[in-house]
Amino acid sequence: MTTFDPNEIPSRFDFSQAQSRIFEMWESAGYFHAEPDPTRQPYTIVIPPPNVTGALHLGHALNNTLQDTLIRMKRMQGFNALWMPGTDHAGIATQAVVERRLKEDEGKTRHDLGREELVARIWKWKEQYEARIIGQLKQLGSSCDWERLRFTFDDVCAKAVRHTFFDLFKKALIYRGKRLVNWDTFLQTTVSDDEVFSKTVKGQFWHFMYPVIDPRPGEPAHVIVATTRPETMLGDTAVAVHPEPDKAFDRIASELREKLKKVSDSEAESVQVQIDALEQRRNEMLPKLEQLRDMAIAGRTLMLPLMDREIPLVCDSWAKPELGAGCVKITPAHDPNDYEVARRCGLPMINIMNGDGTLNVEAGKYEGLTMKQGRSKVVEDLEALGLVRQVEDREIELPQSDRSKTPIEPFLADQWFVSMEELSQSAIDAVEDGRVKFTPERYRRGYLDWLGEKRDWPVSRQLWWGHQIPVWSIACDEESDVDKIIERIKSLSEFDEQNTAIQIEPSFETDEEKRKKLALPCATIHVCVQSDHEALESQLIDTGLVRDEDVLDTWFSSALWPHSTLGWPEKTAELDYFYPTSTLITSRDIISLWVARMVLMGLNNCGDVPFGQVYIHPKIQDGFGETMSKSKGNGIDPLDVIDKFGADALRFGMAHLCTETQDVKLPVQFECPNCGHTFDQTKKNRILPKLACPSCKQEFSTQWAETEHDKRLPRGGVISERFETARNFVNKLWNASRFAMLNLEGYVSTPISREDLTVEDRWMLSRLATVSTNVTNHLEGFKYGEAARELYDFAWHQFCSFYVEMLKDRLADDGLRPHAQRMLAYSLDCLLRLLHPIMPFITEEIWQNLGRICPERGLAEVASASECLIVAQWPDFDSSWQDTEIENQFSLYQTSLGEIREIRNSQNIGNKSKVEFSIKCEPAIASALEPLGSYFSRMANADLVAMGPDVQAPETSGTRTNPCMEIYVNLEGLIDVGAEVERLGKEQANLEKSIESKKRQLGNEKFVAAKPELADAIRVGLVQAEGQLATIVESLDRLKKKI
RNA sequence: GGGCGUUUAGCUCAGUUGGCUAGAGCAUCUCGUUUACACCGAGAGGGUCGGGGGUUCAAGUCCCUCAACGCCCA
Repeated sequence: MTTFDPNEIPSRFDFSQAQSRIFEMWESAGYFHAEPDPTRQPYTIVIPPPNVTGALHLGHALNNTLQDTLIRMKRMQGFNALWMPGTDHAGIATQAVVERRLKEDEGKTRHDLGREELVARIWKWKEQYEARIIGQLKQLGSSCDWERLRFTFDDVCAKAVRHTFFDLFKKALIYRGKRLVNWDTFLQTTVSDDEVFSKTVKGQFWHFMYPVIDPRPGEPAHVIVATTRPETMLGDTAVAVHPEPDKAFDRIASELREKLKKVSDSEAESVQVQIDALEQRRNEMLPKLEQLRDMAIAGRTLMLPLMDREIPLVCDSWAKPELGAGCVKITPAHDPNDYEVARRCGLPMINIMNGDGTLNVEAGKYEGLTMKQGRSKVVEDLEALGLVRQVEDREIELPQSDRSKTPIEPFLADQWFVSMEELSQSAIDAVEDGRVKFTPERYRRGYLDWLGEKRDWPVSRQLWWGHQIPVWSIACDEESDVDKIIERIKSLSEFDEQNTAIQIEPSFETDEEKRKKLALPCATIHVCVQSDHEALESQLIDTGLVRDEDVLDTWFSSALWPHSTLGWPEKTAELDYFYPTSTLITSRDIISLWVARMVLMGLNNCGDVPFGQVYIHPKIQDGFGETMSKSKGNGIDPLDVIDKFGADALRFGMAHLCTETQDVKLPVQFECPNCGHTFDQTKKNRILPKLACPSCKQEFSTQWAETEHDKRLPRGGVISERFETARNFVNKLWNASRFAMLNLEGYVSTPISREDLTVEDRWMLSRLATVSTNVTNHLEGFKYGEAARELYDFAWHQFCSFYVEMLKDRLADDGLRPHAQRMLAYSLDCLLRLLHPIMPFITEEIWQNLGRICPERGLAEVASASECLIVAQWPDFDSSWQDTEIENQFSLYQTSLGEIREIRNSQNIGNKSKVEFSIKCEPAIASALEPLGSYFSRMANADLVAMGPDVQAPETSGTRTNPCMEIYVNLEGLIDVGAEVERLGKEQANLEKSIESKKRQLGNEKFVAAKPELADAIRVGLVQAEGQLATIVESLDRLKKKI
């Protein structure tokens, strides 16, 4: 574009063509890139790496808008700003998606493909989605340093993971043990507690009888146990009874009585019923339970039916006297609570399940059946033996895997754990002593509570997609083998103390005899090898060691993100300069999973916290308060919003809704692709494959379309009208700038001295100074919503509606024009800079255009404007520009203008009819209004004919009063008396109400004594209000005479 | 069951340490095409601030309690 003609600027901002062009310009100029530079202060943000599992949703759009806004402001403030981008390999989620697709498209499982091939396929998936995600981020305008793009599974991150694992292993903060895990039988892997959700399903509660071996006289022949999972009885190793059933009953009874005191009458009845039932139960069952307890102490055993295994009767408080039969079967390897009982009572743990969810050899004749088949067979066989006493229908909480949506089986497995005692404490300290601060502060608590539990972190995942655990192991049958094997390892030619660590894991089975019977090893030797020692790895393999097949939990690599991305463990210049980073911006659901772990890993690896500030932003929900998701059909694709409204509107909308709340509701609409009509999404229509537009009646398809017919229909988008406001704002800004450029012909830059400024100029500069201070503070305090609101109000209702309007008169006057042009260019320049972090594209586009017409801008000093807005200086006004006197003076004008307009409207006076008005006020007010008097003409088509203390009301007038003045619009020949009487009547009532309340306050001695200065202000207000009232009454009298 | 949060105009939300006649955007109604913008301009109507109690001269704001909803953890 060599010539630039403002007349060719379209009246709408064509964002679709501008966005990519501008982004490319920024990127190729290198503005996103940051290099360590000791002469400048760094400001660093690391992106919460999006999963490569799928495309970005609106939550990501919010998250990244906030990061970009902050980093752009910091860049403009002169910081050496680095926003580190990247993506997360999301082990289980990504592998699950690819496996599911493999099954659907080719009918194959991962075992058909093999590890290498599956991983290769996932890499392909990753490439595809990573590209898509990065494309989305760029369309959003994200000013990340794209040259530094990282991936949690790339070589740099892999090295960091390996170093961390080695370090923790060496410090014995990583260990292997058998633990009960959440087993996903479909994916055949452990899933963490966080990946399990529970679902209520209909099930049964079976009551079984286990025969007592050699009962003494008077003792029962059977013990009754109840279960919802009959097949687990094959793995039972005990039956437990409460050690003190009487006390347990007492405790529950007293709890219920306490509750009865507190609850409302409606609930009291049901509580009383519970108390009665408990009492009755106590009477019936206590003797039996005490007898069983005594039997347990005496060492009585039971015969486990079907397996013919002798199992003990034990005492443990997990048995609840108030529930079921009062006894509970103990299956340590398949139930978390039973597992704890077994640990307390030293019971054996029998695992009856294979990884694929079928029963194993421990299940005897049931081996090979699935758990479900096992259940029916077990029930059938027990019925045949007459050992089923009762079956109840019952609602059951069934844990489900979030990844495969199949039921979870608790399962005893070998797992690597990170010991959390020390690490947690370090992360707790960092927050408690303020090295890491949360905004909003309330999120501190959840973080501290979670870390305070210090639960060891299971990090093994039975997956193929992820960082494989760098441990080679070998089992030793005999005690004597252990030393021999360790000797052999240490004598390997590649062995070196620095880069090798050894742990010895004793057998889980402590009973020597039993251990031998089950052919379990006496101990297992684990060797962890530091990275870049492949030769040693092969020697270990040659020595008979085998590498652990499992990979690490994804969060293990994400926990290193703030330092691994900067090159750790290498001592890079980047790490030295940019670490610790400044701010982390994320959402609350990963505070424990991710934020806490980054803090403790950062402290462990780098000796310093990873960031000083954590900002937790709201979550976006649909109009019904439900979380958005593709599976519900209420998810909005940010690209749909960008296509329809533009990236700036999306960003402004996001910033605008970002308040201190936890959740934000965003009602969702469908957009008809045939006619563009939008209509609300409902819980009913959001799950349909096709919809008929209520406006044009034509059909369109949705994300659920499956049949050929439906798929042929045009696809309707899912959007939210909430972005319209932001889009309109973009347009307003565009047109204000367009107006400016249409009127800047002949612009000459010269410094402007303070003496030359008019009242409205000084008002605008005062506003600019105030707004820029406020916006800076808002953004630095993560108050995005307030920043957006303040900018919106300023740009629209102050800059456009007043300043630009007033400049029109001056621009039309040849004498005043050059000064007005300079002020227009300068104030627009500042506004653009303030808006840039939130709306980067449109502001940059205007900046570029403005630069063509007025390349040099300024106030006292004129200088060439920065080539690109992205690197322009952030507005930093001297506080001397903030002028309350001028702002008060200006608001006198705004108030009186509003009142004149109101009279015009209420009197139905057309725009074209000029009116005359006068103002009765003190001389000081008059002289304040004087310089702005001429603008009433342009802004309200009203001429000020008289002003001062002696002004008299015209014979027929519209009257308005405010504390500073009385305004009379001459309505000779125009008046609608009825309307004016009605309006004044209302005003009179308001004033009377206000006067009454002020009098009441002033009549209150305590108040006047407590707050004298406030009372004074009210006294002044009272006098003013009384004056206003008198004027209104007078006007009313005059008008009533006319009727 | 524990924790966190929400409840203010038809809808979505602001409302700082208690001091207003409770605000904004959208929607509604009236008027309007004065050469930046109808994705616009001027104006209007609309709220006993979820219910109940308390503290205070004064409560949307502080305390207690009840209710509904949402999220997290068990």
